[in-house]
Parts: sequence; structure tokens; C-alpha cells
Amino acid sequence: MPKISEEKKQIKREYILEVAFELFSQKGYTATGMRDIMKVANISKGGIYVYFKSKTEILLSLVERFDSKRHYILDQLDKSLSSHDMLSQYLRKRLGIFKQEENCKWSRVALEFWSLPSNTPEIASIKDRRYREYKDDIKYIINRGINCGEFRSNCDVDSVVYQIMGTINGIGVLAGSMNRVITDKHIQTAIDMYLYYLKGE
Amino acid sequence: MPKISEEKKQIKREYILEVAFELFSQKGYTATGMRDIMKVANISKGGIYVYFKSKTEILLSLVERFDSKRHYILDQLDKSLSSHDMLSQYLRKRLGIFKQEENCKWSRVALEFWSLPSNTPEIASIKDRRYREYKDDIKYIINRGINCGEFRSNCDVDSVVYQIMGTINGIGVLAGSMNRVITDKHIQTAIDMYLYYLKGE
Amino acid sequence: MPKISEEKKQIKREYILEVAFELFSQKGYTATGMRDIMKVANISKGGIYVYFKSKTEILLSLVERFDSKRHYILDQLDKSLSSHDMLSQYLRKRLGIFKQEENCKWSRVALEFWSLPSNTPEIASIKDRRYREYKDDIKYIINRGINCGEFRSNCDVDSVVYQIMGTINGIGVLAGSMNRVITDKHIQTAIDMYLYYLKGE
Amino acid sequence: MPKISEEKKQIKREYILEVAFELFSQKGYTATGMRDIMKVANISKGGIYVYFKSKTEILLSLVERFDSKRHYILDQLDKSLSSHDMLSQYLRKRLGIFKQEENCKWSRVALEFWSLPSNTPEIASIKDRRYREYKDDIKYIINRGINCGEFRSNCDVDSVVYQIMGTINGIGVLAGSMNRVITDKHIQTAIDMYLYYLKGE
DNA sequence: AATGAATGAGCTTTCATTCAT
DNA sequence: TATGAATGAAAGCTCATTCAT
Repeated sequence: MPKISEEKKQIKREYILEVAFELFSQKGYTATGMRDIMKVANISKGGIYVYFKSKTEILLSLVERFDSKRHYILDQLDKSLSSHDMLSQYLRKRLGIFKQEENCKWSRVALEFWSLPSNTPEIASIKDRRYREYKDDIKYIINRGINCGEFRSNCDVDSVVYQIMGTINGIGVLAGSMNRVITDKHIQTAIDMYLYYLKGE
Repeated sequence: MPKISEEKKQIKREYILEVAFELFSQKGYTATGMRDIMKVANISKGGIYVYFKSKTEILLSLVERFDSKRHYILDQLDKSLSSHDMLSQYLRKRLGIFKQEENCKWSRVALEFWSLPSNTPEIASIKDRRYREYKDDIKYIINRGINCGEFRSNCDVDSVVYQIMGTINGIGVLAGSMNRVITDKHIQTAIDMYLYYLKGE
Repeated sequence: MPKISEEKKQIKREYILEVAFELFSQKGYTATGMRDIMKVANISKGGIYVYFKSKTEILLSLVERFDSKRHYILDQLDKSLSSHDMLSQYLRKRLGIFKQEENCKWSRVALEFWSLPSNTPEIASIKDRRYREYKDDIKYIINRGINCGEFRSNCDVDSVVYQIMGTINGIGVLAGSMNRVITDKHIQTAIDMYLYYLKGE
Repeated sequence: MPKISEEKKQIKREYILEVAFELFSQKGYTATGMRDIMKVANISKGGIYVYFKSKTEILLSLVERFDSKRHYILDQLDKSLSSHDMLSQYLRKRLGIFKQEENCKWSRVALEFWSLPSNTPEIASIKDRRYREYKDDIKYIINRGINCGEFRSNCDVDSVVYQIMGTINGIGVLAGSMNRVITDKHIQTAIDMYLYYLKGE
């Protein structure tokens, strides 16, 4: 007989993550104490450790959870789209994230995740994987466009990818920490700029 | 008469900042204790408070110091340059920062500065000023190019500025926290892309 | 279910108060550190904060505890007594306190409580309540005696009350801080003096 | 050749005491830091130690200074007065002190002096002397009255003295720390009470 | 599974005082 | 004599985490 159904445990886990996320994004990961989380989540001091073995693990779980969401952006795109439209839609969704306050919150939390010293192998590997997956999505679209002749071939793919990643990250910082939310106009300009360059004359 | 000259005091202050900077960039601002700084700077517990009244003040002094460096980038550009060359050189210097390990370190520290909750008016105002100055530099160049007919007039200045800022920020994150330093090729691609778009066909 | 019963917690709380009281009265409130209390009470640094949220709260709890003791002096007097006997017995009990070393200790602690700057509203209000309750007890007896014709009516009640309060306070200082304990003879003289004056010739 | 004239040194010493007194009475001895005194007295951190070897010494000097003032109360009384008048005038002057804000301030400082743990022989001896001198003044008047037949002889001198001392102390506490200043009416009542008792029927 | 008392290293900061200049 | 940088012990308190119940 299981102590508690696995399902119920998952639900509570999710709930704690929800609470932690809200607090982290409001007060910051560092400034949020386990006490705060426990109080809001209405769980006892010892109890929380049944679900997460440390405060760090809560943050890492949040990262994990968001990553899995993000990963679906590419998957959900129609594979029959032209590369032009695919990049356009990808960026629209990716940058559109920062139009919603909810996701600006995320950006704030993510920033502190990246600030974490990569002491432990666990953190280092998560950072690494996160970077790689992130990069592969973009690289995939660019290469696809080049291969089918839609995008100019005389560009340095890595450089383009590097810049797009940078822009997405940086807009996250602008939106999350500097409180300058993105608008549809901003998004459109970014898309235009990339496509204009990639399609060349 | 003062025990040590004002100049020597300045030197010691600088030295403490240097030490703090090194530690902040390695272990993170939060994880670095005053004790760590004292130990490395070889100063006593009370002594450090002669130079800085709090740990926060050390961080803010570092921000200040870096900002003043950055501010000169625009000032040092030859005002007789074409806007094309001015933007080109500005970006080259601005992004070139992230080629030096020293400045990637800075990026890591800056990230934690931006993560700081804007509790105190002091922090809030520094953040605000920093953002504004940053933005004005870029806006100035873009507007200059448009006004003299070098850059296309049918673009949304704010969007372009927003994106350039985002990119610079984001590349800071890539370089500082994700350990993906920028190369000359990356820089050139970024410049090409912006100019290509701004100059239109 | 709680780890330890509420009752046991109360007992431990009391014990900590006991220890703190002993130390405060020996070394003084200011000179006694939390560390001293922890060491003697055999509790850990964090543990004590389960019972008291600050050093000040310990002192205030001691004040509270003593006040509740003092408050019962008047309550316990037989209400059918003549005012003469009532004042006599009240003073005997009230001043008799300073015959016991335990209570002289208290006087020392109380002195530091009164020396506390009334910064916080909490402290200010406790001081105020303490003074008022104290005064009301005495005023009640004097007025009672005047109303039933036992005490002279041509005296200034407030002045008499002021003086009795002063004397009690001052004897506390003599006993607690100047190490001059009161004797039964002293007490009798004080009672005689007040009654002699109040009953007139 | 003297470094600085002894006279000038005395003047500065006095000035520092003045400043310290003001601060002690406002913020309390404990809460006042050497820094505060230095700042207000416009003297350097090292400089103050030329005049006083420690913070404690400043307090003790203040006590000393006040004591010498107090001592003159009895000296200044006309020795040809009746004991009735002498006690009356003595008490009027002694308690009158607490009508002036300046002297209530003193009472606050004195309280913290008496709170000082009598660790060092120096403090212990000052406390002792202070108590003795204080007591002798009062005892002298009472005995004088008894010896010349003005006061009743069937009273316990020590008890009467004890009580008068207590009253004076306690009124200091009421005035200094409890913010209940004395009035002329209060003083008159106290004098009446003592004389009424001492002159007997 | 859940509780919350207990832990103790650690935090930043303040303080009276010293001493090289 | 006078300065103020430097000292380092000690302060009160917080924290993530553990573990007996």
C-alpha cells in the first residue's frame, strides 16, 4: 500500500513549484526563504523536504519545467512551412513570451538561475543542456532555410544563431529586470531585421 | 593632517573594489561574504567599513565604475564619422567588451545587480539611470543616421534601439554566464545585420 | 501533532526567562548577550528564537511576568479591611518585596527597562501601562480612605500618590542597585509615616 | 614648556562632558556611541582619549561633577536655621531639582550609572561613596533636629533616612524616566509629611 | 507522511579603543 | 597634540536543513 498516491504527490509538488515561482519572481530567488515558501504553500518545515531535497532543487525544477514548455515551440510549428515563415513564427512565439507579465516573471527567475555559480556538476550540466537545446532549435531553422535556398548561404550560421540567442536572452533581461516590456512593433522589427538579412538581395 | 594621503586611500579603495569584483564574478555577489573580501584584501573586519559603508555599496561602486567606462565609448568616437561608421565602431567597441575575460566577469556581476530587488530608492534610481544612459547613446546614433539620410526613415526607432540594447545585454549573458565568448566574426555579423537593415536597399 | 507538547514548551520558555533574569540581574541587560543566555540555558543559537523573537522580547516578557505578580497584591487584600489596614498591608507587601534578594534582583532589571529608550511604540506603551496600573492601585486605596472619612480630606491626593510611588520606586533602587536592603523596621516606619499624615491628628 | 595650557585642557574637558551629558540624557548612555560624542564635540577619534581614557570614565566624571554640585546644597544652608526649616529647605532644593528639565535629564543618566555592574573596584567605590555622602547629609539634619529636641526622639533615624533617600531617588525615576515631573504641590506635600511625622504630637 | 523544535555555521555590521603618522 | 585608519571581538539574528516524535 503506497503511503500517498503518486498522483497526489505530483499535484502537491506542482503546487509548491507554483508558489515558489511566484515568490522567486517577486522577491528574487536569493531573497526568498524556505520559510516564505512553506508559509504560502501551507506546508511544514520538514514537510517540504519530502518533495524537494533543497532550495536549489526547487529552482532547478522550475528551470526544467519551463524548458519543457519552451521546447514545444519548435515542435508545434507546422513542418510544411517555408523557412521564412517558420523563423517568423518561432520568433513571434519566442519573443511574444515577454508580452505576458507571467513570462517576464520567468525571465527574472531565469536570470538568477544563470547567476548561480556552476559549482556542482548538476548545475553545470543543466546550464549546458539548456544552452545546447536552445541553440539547436534556432540552428535547425537557419540551416533549413539555407539548405533549401531560401536564406543566403554566404553567412556565418554560428554568428547568426549567436546573435538571435543573444537577442532573445537580452530582451528577457529588458523585460524581466529592467521593466521594459516588448511590444508587437518591437517583435515585428526584430523579425524583419533577421529575415531581411537572411534573405539578402 | 590625515594619517594617509587621500591618494593612497583612493588606491586602497580601488584595490578593495578589484578584490570584490574578482570574488563577485567567481562566486557571485550573494555567495561572497564580506569576510571573503576582507580576507583576500587583507583588511580587518572593521577596516573595510572605512572605505565602504556596506556590501551593497561595494556592488554599486562597481556598477558606477563600469558605467563610467562604458559612457566614454560614445564620447571617444570621432564626431565627423558617417553614421554608418559610427554605429559600426560603437558596436565593435561595445560588443568587443565581451571578448575580454575581464569584461565577461563584469557581465556576471551585472546580472546579479539587475537581479537585486529594487527595494531602496538608491538602487531603483541607479537602475533607472543606467538604463536611460544606455538607451540614449544608441538612440542618438540611430537618429543621427536617419536625420542625415544615411539610414532608412521608415523604421521604428524605438524598436531598433530596443533590439540593439537587447542584443548587447543578451550577448553579455551569453558571454558572462553561459561561457560562450563572442568572436570577431560574431561581432561583424551583428554589425552587418543592423547596417544592412538600417541602410535598406 | 506537535513535536513537544504546549506544556513542555511553556516550561522551557519559563526556564529561559529564569536564566535570562538571573544573567540580566547579575551583569545587566545590556551587558548580557544572547550567547550568554544560550550557553547557560543550554540551547542553540537558533533555538532560542523559537521561544523569543528578540532579546528585547525576553526583557519585556520578564516585565510582563513581574507585573502580573505585582498586580495581585491589591486583589488579594480583603476588601472588608479598613483603609488604614488596607494601606498598611499593601505597603507591607509592596515594600516587603525588597526583603527578598530575588526581588532586589528584579529591581536591578527593572531599572534597565526604564532606562530603555522608548523608541518603539511597544516599549512606550508597556511603560505607560505599567505606570498607570501602578498608580491606580495606590490611588484607589487613598481615595477609599478619604471617602469613608478615615483619611484626612484636606490633602492633595495626587501628591500623596506621587510620593508613595516615588518612595516605592526609590526603595527599589536602594535595594536593587545600591545594595541596601530594606528591613521590617524601615517598612514599619514608612507605614507609620504615611498613616500618621493621612489620618491627621 | 607645557604642550597646552592646563586651563585650556580643562575647558575642553568640560565641553566634552557637556556634550556627552546631553547625548546620554537623550539617547541613553548605552545607546550613545563615542562616535556621537566625537561628532558633536567636533573632536577626533583619537583626540578624545587625551581627555578621557574610556567611555566609562566620561560617565564617572559626569557623576563626579553632579555630586559636587549636590554636595553644596547642605553647605549653602544657613546653619542658624531651625532643623524644621533646614529639612524643609533641603528637601525643597533637593526635590526642586526635578522641576527643571535639565535635572530630569541628569536623573536619566544617573539611573544608567546605577545600572552599571559594579565589576571594577573603581565603580564599586564611587557608588559607595556616593551613597554614603548622600546619606550623611540627610542623617545630619535629622540627628540635629532630634538632638535639639525639635524632632521626636522615638523614631528610628536610619529608617527615616532610608525612606527620605528612597523618596528622593524614586522621584528622580518618576521624573527622569517615567516623564512625570514634580510640582510645587508635590514637594510641599512631601515636606509636610516628613515634618508632621518628625515633629510628632 | 508530516511536524516543528532544534541546530550551528554563517551573516553583516557596530563598537570602543589603539597607534602609526 | 591630534588625526583617523585600523583593529578584532562581539553583537543580534537568519538560514537551510535535520531529526526525534
